Amino acid sequence: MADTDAPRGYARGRERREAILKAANEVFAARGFRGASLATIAERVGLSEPGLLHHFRSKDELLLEVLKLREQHDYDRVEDAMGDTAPYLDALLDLARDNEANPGLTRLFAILGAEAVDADHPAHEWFRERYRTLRGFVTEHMEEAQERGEIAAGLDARVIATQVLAVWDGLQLQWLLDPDEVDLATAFEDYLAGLSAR
Amino acid sequence: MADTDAPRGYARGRERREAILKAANEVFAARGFRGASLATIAERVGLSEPGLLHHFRSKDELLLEVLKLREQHDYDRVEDAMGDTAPYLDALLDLARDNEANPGLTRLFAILGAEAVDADHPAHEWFRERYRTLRGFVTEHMEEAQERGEIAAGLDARVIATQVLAVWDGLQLQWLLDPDEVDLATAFEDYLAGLSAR
DNA sequence: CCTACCGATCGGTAGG
DNA sequence: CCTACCGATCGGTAGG
Repeated sequence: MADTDAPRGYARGRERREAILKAANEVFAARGFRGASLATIAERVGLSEPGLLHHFRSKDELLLEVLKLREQHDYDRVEDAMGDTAPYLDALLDLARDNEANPGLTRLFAILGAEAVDADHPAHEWFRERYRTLRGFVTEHMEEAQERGEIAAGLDARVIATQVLAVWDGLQLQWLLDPDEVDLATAFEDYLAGLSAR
Repeated sequence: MADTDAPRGYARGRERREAILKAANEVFAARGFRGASLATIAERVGLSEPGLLHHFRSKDELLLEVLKLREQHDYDRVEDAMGDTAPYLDALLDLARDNEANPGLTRLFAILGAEAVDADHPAHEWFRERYRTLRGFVTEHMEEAQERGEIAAGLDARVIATQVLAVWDGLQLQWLLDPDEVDLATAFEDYLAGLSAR
């Protein structure tokens, strides 16, 4: 008879992977990739470094897995918040409120994205591709929002998309540095209001 | 008689300090504070690590001196570009064009600012204070711009100031990651045009 | 401003 | 031939 507390088959390994990804997420979000050590992450999940490296072959691979996981998470939430009929700008605002309630998620992309500006950074290509995809994604939604009259039709959708992502990142930086002085959701709402008022 | 190639008095030390600050600027801009090593900086100016630490007592001190120097540089340029009569929005656009021609300067603040989101980072307080000062500074100029009719009077100057800084940082991030896809000055100009068109 | 080092920690790998 | 690790240690480098 198997011990009921011990997961059978590969379940144990899957749980370990999830625990490592969670810990790595937190440490990368706090200290960046270069400031984070595998030892710190391993310690948090009660493993040795070699134990951790059994599940992820290198620090680079661990980073990319964390990014992939969080990105999917964000996409899912935007899809949820949008539905078929809800205005896109409202969905974005919902996401901003969500981020305000969950700083850890915000910090991960804010810190790693800036670090990845360096062409030698292991996530450099990943972030470049991410922004290309995001600009395309938001551009499409802006075109639809224009067709529905949510925002003025005279504006270039791609210009707006680039701008929306910039305001998004820039506000998060100011908010992360000084949460008492900057209200993320309200500031983002002010920007979106400007888009529809034009 | 002194060797004509060797600066007399304290001149040599001043030159060394300047060379170190320049090298530190470049290395911090490329790799962040935590990713940069004193050894790399020392090597660039032909010094040993202890030699470097004769001029700056610690890595932390070196970082703060670099930041102070670059910040003053930026302020001076804004003042120059503004004069008494030139519109403030035009001065900002000039600065954006300047940054586009000089990525190193832009990278320094983009990478270090995000890294400094961590409360344990040696420049955390410095960056928080920097953004408080900048928000106040830009707010004042926006109020003046409203009085002159450059931008619509109905907008809250502080909200606009926060937004301008956000777009500024966010666009620089996208541009640094992918300079072929994002035109910094043009994208910023588009945003400013939206402000005056309202 | 040097050589010569320190306590510690880095990412990653060995055999078992 | 698989998984999930272990204690010990590799060669180098960190800030000081």
